[in-house]
Amino acid sequence: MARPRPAPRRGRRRRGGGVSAMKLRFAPSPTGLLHVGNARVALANWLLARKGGGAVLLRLDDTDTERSRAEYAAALEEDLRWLGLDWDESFRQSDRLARYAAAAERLKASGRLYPCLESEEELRFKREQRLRQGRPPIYDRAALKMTPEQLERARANGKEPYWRFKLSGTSIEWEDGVLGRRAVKLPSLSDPVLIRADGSPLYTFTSVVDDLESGITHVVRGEDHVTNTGVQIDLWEALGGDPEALRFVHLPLLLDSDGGPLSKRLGSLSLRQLRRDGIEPAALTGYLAALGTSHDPVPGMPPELVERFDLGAVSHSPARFDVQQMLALNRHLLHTAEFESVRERLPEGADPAFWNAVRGNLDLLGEAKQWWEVARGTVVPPAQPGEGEFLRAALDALPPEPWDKETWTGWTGALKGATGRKGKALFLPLRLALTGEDHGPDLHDLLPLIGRDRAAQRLRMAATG
RNA sequence: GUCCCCAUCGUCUAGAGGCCUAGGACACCAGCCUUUCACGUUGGUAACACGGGUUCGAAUCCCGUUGGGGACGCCA
Repeated sequence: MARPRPAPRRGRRRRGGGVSAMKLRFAPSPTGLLHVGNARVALANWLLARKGGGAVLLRLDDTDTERSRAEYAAALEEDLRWLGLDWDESFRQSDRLARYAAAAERLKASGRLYPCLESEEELRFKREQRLRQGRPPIYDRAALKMTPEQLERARANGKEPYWRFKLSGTSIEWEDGVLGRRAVKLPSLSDPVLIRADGSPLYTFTSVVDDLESGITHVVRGEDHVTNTGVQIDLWEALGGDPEALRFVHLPLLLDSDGGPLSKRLGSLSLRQLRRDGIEPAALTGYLAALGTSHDPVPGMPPELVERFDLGAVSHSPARFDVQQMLALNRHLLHTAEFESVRERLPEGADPAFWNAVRGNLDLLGEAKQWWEVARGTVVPPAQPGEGEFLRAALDALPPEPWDKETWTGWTGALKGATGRKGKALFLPLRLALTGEDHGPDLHDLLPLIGRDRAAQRLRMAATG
């Protein structure tokens, strides 16, 4: 049943004679916040486009009038920018209704778009009936047998039809950029509804019209769209599109960390939430670009990831989005981050000395604030029963300023000689009194930042607490 | 229910019949460094889902089972 298709050509020629440039699109629907799943698709589109020297189109698929919201559209763009993605062109589908209507007329003229009157309840009943019989729940094309008289009568009664696309009945094959040779048998699918009774177009239709009219060369999306691809290629050809002009790339879906569908975790994995949690965008993009591939993840903003990105390295099986792994990347990123790259997000007054002292102890950049309090603010040390005498001795042994990296060594060395303490017994009470924490940055670096006044005050407080 | 896809360490994966006593990265554990924790560094533990074939030889090929994911919308 496979229909003959010429072998793919290397590049398409356009008027002017040059090889046509790549053009990719990211087409989210503004019905919710962007999450790691569609962020990955957006990133893959962007990376591929930039790698091929092509253009990126941001298309808002807002034909679902029930659920689409302007606030989400704005949030989407903001989140994409946070990720470091940009685009060369953008439009929303609700602005192109006339184009879809024109395309629909062409389809009607060629007999590929036919009116239907069955109600949603009727369709649901038929679907369930077929399911009970163990047959695929596809539409029976009953409306194709409707006479013009029946349609007229319905219209006279105020009932408008909705419109289905008549699938060609072949098997559609394509060479997928990730999955390889794939095929969809059209006879096992329902003729898709393209136009609602109120005249509004549906996704399957608008997407193909737009891909065609905006000159898209590569469609990169999640594997949940493979069946759609069969339908869309059929539609593409019915609208006069050259099937060789469009390449499809389907990325295996992301699973949650337990291996279940990502959908139930979408709230906590929205870009909004991750940003609020203090994740560095470069950790997320670096993770997303490597997840499900044979490449080791390296933190980086999109431009830094372009060269390395390679569809050939993408696996065919679904991958788990592991927050712990993303966090590990975030940590490594922070540990080697230069002061200048984080400067404006650090507490007012923070300098390179402070940053270099604490960065190795951060999981999230926001934690720097806590160490800034330790260095320059107020710390209430916890009570250390039985350590009063030792802490008083420490206070008395505190050397005069100026302090530097060696101050800690000199001070604790003197204390060691005076008290006979060493190791943990020597250091832990001091760390606790000075920072309020039992772990943290090297005190060689931290102590000079705290300074004698604060150190003395904390030791005094800890000794009496 | 029907159809499609997938299956190697905890996680992401290398592996395209002998180069595999299965390699790497992250995580984890340990040693070292540091007179403390962390940082850093070095090393280690850890996997071919199961059952049948094919073959001199299978993680690799075939079939089945199991498990997971997806599709089957007047959603996208």
